[in-house]
Formats: sequence, C-alpha cells, structure tokens
Amino acid sequence: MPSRGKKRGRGALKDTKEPAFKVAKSEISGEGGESVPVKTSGERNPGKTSAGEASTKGTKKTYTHWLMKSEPESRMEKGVDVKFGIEDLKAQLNQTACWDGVRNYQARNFLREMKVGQMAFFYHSNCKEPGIAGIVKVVKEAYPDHTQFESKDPHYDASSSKENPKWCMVDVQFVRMTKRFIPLAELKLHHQAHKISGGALKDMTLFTRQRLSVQPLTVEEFEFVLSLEEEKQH
DNA sequence: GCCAACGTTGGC
DNA sequence: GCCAACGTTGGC
Repeated sequence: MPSRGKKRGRGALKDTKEPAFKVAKSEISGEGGESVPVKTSGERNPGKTSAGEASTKGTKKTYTHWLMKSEPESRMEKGVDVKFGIEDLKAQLNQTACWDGVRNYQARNFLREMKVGQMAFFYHSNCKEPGIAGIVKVVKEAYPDHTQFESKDPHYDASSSKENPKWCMVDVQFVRMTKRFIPLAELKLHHQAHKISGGALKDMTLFTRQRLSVQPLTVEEFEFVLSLEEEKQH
C-alpha cells in the first residue's frame, strides 16, 4: 500500500500521541514484525553485531537499510489519485514527504523500526517499468498516519482510533536518483543466479515476500544493488 | 486485462 | 484453530 498508499501532499507535521506499542490482538499476524527469526530457547546470541549489519540481537534482526514501494503512475483509488513517484517526492518542500497509506502489519512494523538517517531505495511499482529509481533517507521516525482518521482518504480505517492509532508513517527525504534506473527484471536475474551461487541477493525480500511494500535489506543486499549502478546495461 | 501470490475474514 | 472464500498487490 505504500505503493497503494503513498500519496502526494505533505502530511501535517502534527505529532500526536505515540502509537502505543501494545496493539490489539487482532493484529497478531503483524505484531511481531518480521518477528520470524527463530527463537531458539537458550541459544546464545551470536553477537555478530557489527554496525550497520543486519544483526542478531536476542531473537530478532535489526535492519538499517530499506526498500519502499510507491506508484509513479496515476491510478484512482476511491476517487483519489495515488500516484507518487520519485519525481513527486523531489517536488515536495524540502524534497520531504510523509510515507502515509501503509496498511499492512508487517510493513507497518518495519516502519516502526526505521531510524533517522537510515537509507532506503525508492522503488517504482505497479507501472510500466518497475524497479529502483532512487535513494531516500528517513528524516522522522514513526508517528501516527493521519490519513487513517480521514474518512475521505482512500486509506481511511474506521477501526482505528486517535487514542490508539493502528497505522503509522515516517518522513523521508530525497537523497539522489540512482545513477541509472535498476529494473526489477535485472534484480530478478541476479536473485535467481544468487540462489544457486549463494550471492548477495539470494534471499532478497523483494522476491521472497513479493507483496510487502516496506521491506528491509541487509547491508550486503543494499551494497550489491548499489554496485549495479556502475554497470552498463547490456 | 489476466492472474499468481498471499494477506484477511469469518464460518464452523 | 482450521481453512475456504475473498480481496489486494503488482508483475507481466
């Protein structure tokens, strides 16, 4: 939904109450976030916590790099155009926008993990040429997504309350375009080759959880994708 | 426009 | 708690 959700327009910068960490049990599916990491009881923490590395802390990985999907082409959803490509981000005041409209628990939980200064790929989805168009950085950490309370908004959620907001957003700022557009098809070729060779993209979330609109990348994945910038396409 | 993948809902 | 039906995402 970030793709299905991202919309133009600055979000009001009002800061309401922090979303409680406690969430309704109906949200369990997403409550753990990418909670998946095996919880081996008693297993001692490998302690492999190099800065920036997807580290194993306790039972859950922490990430420092992300990929966020948004739709660069016009599409009407409940009478509202949800188009928001990287050019739209660049056009915002301070080239900064709130990442509203995320309505998936896993994606939301990743938004909550994001820290100021962290980098994310801006991915163009549901369009002629899907792929990575640029790089953005987190400039404000998770706070309530105001659009969940607005009945006219395509992502209005009647089941959420201001006392206990269900959905959050972060603010991101444009950093730069990638040196060249990196098409999904190209990433997929690497992913498939890496599944055999054991390369950096072998488990890339873009392919293992294809519908997730806000997703983490390991440092290795992020750097490998960056290395593709330098390649001339066939 | 088709449809695979997959998240959510609700009956039981 | 299972799982079929349904809805959404998003590539192609």
